[in-house]
Order: sequence, then structure tokens, then C-alpha cells
Amino acid sequence: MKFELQYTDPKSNARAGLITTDHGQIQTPIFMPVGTVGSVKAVHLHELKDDIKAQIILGNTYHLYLRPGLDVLEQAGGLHKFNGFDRPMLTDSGGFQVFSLTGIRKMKEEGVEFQSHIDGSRHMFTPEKVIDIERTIGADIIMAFDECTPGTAEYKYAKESMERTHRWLDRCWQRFQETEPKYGYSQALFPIVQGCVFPDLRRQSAEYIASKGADGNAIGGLAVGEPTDKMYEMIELTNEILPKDKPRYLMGVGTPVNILESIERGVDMFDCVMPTRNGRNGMLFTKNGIMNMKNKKWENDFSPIEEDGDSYVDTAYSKAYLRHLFHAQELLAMQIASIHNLSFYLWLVGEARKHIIEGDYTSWKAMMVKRVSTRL
RNA sequence: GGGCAAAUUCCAGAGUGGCCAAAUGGGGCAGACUGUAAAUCUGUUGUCUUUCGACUUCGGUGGUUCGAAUCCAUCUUUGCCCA
Repeated sequence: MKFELQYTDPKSNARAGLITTDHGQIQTPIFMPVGTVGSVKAVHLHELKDDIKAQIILGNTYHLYLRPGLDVLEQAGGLHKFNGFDRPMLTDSGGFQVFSLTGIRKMKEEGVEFQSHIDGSRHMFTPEKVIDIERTIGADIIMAFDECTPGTAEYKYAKESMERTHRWLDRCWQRFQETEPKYGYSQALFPIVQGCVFPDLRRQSAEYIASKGADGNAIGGLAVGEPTDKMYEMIELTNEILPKDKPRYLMGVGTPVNILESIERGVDMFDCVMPTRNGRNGMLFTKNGIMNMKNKKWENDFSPIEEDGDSYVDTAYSKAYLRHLFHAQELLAMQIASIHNLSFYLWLVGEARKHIIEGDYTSWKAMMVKRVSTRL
């Protein structure tokens, strides 16, 4: 994997770049749709590629390991062959599941013992095992196994957690060096900065992560319960330390505003379930603000979903029709919402890139932040 | 024509003397959702009031009772059975 830093905003830390993988290139800043179990929920391949114009999508180690399982993935020849998405992919390590599956997992120095949310069976994830699984899934970018520390953690816990994540990183790194890709194309391992909301821990973690000299670096443990201004503060001080010539990936973030603000602070890559999950639950993000499509106010509004939207669904369907589909619990509602929201997110980061290149990112961002956060 | 059963808040449907403005489900209205245990979850759903609370409501009418959605009479309507 290669990263070329193409433009840097003179007025902020925003950057535009180009990532090259064996499955193609990614223009940054980029938003990566989440496809946890190997599918971006409610979205077909041709919609994902041609309409949404996804340049890279995510998969999840924990979920794919449980189902369909490593045998199937290996027989398929990796996830790209299995799901048909022939562009770059990234796998999350299961570190987020360490955070989200509280109650059915046990943390140990060796790793994490999980109970499957599907059948309750017990599984042990160690850093080594996670790398092995990620080799088998075969994403272009694979994430180190970390603990996503809750944003509300106390200092003592946050420190211990961060230090454990660092030790796990060493083990991931070593396993990664000792093993080869399985399917004939290369893989890059991204380490993850933790440290919760504590500046000294964040700096310490960023320095440790930077010292690995990885092809790209991630910022984790944000948007997990801490105040938004804390999140921005952590991004800022982390990005002062992370190398400029490598892509920076802010994991799991976020709202359109979060993304615009983080781009300004030097983040290049994003992923979030928000456009798909919230979309399935009736929330649409548009250039002009946020709509809850289930609301009565759209009942008789036969205007297009979004007049100047970037996706064909925006003018193909009306607000009233989409509201009807949600009320009728039609699958099409979730499909339309997902396609719309992902198209919007990809449009947003694409516009951000244009404005970084044109040199007016900060003023454009200030205007956009107001527009996209309006409640319609 | 005769017999039996039933009528409850938007719908279905509990409730058979006070703890009932009335369970539960649906529907409606609104909210939440940030590396997806999420096509999920939460709140609310008679009127008025900021709260306390007040008022109206369980097919109609009239009773019994300190007190009725609940008991009695009668009427209306609906369903089932017999002819």
C-alpha cells in the first residue's frame, strides 16, 4: 500500500491524498461504508460501486470469523472473491466488539474471550489469532487488535487499557511480519491510537503508534461516550504526532459535521454505521439538513427526496413515497435510505477533497456545517 | 318467530363492585442510533393543567350502591343456533 499526500490546506490541517492498493486507488479524504458481515446492508454491488461510488468498504473480523467462518472464506479465495467487491477493503479487528459486547466477553492479557452473539459458543481472540483471521479474510488494509476504551473510562483504566493495546500491537506486528498474504496481493496493517480523553495518554499512544512506521495509522476510541469537543481535541493532538506522509483513519466516526471537522484536523479516512443504520431507521442526511422520513410532515410532500442530490434515488422517489415505504415497513425504504445516505457521505468527502485542492476548505466547511446540521 | 351470546378508549382485546383513564398487542405521534448482537431500541397515545390534581369516558336510558366498565331493568345493534 502506498500513500501520496497530494495537497495540504494552507489554512488548516486538511489534506488530500491518494492511497494505492492492489485492488485500486482511494482518493482521500474518504468515507468507507461499513459492511460488517461482508455486505453493506440493503445495498447491491452495482449500487455500491456505480451509484454510491464506494472506493473502499469495511468488513469485520469478529463477525466474519463467526459466520460464514474461515473455511468458507479461504475456499472462496478471500472476501473480495466471496462478496464480489473487487475494490479495496479494510477489516476491523474485533476491537470494537471488545467494547460493544460487554457482558459476553472477558479481557485477559493474552487476549479476549468472547461468547458468540449467535449461539453463545466461546472463542478466544488473541492478537496473533486476529492477524491470522485477517490474513484469511484478505482485506487490503487490516487493523491491529485493540481495546476500544469507553469515552467515560477513568484515567487508571484508560492507561492500563492503552498499555495493553500497545502490547497487543507488538504481538500483532510480529505476527504480521511472520506471515504472508494468502491470495497474492499485499496487505497493510494499521495500528490504532487509544488513550481515551486524556491528552498525555493520547500523545503517548500516538508516539508509540507512530514509532511502528506503519503504512497508515488509526485513531480509535473516539465517539464512544465522550463530549464532541473532547473528541476534536484528541484528534488535534494525535494528528500533531502521527506522521504526515501516512494516511490517518478515524475509526467509527461519524456525523457529517464530525467528518467535516475531522478533515479540517487532518484525518483522511472515515467509517461509520450511521448512514446505513440510521438510514434503515428512517433518518436521511442531506446537503440541506437531516430528515426523519417517518415524520408526518412528509405525508403529502411529493417533492423529490433531494432536489439536487447526488444519487438517482433522490429524484426517482418523493418524500411522501419514501415515508409511505417506511410506514409500510417495505424493504425498499431501507434500500433507498441507505443508497441515499451513502451517496451523500461519499459526495460530502468528495466535495471536501475538491475544496481542499481549490484552497477554500475552511470557508466551505463553515458553510456546510451549518447546512448539514439543520433539522428539516 | 324462538333461544343464546356479545357491545370497552383509533383497531383488536383484557378487565366482572373501590387499587380503572382502564392490562396487552397493533396502529398513530415523537425521540435515539457514531470501528453494526440494530429492518433495532425508547417515550408517548381521553380532555384541561407546569405540578398536585380536576373533569369526561367503557352501546342508549333508568335503577341499586357510600362507590359501577363491572350488579339490575329496559331499549338498540351485532353474531350464532333453532324454526
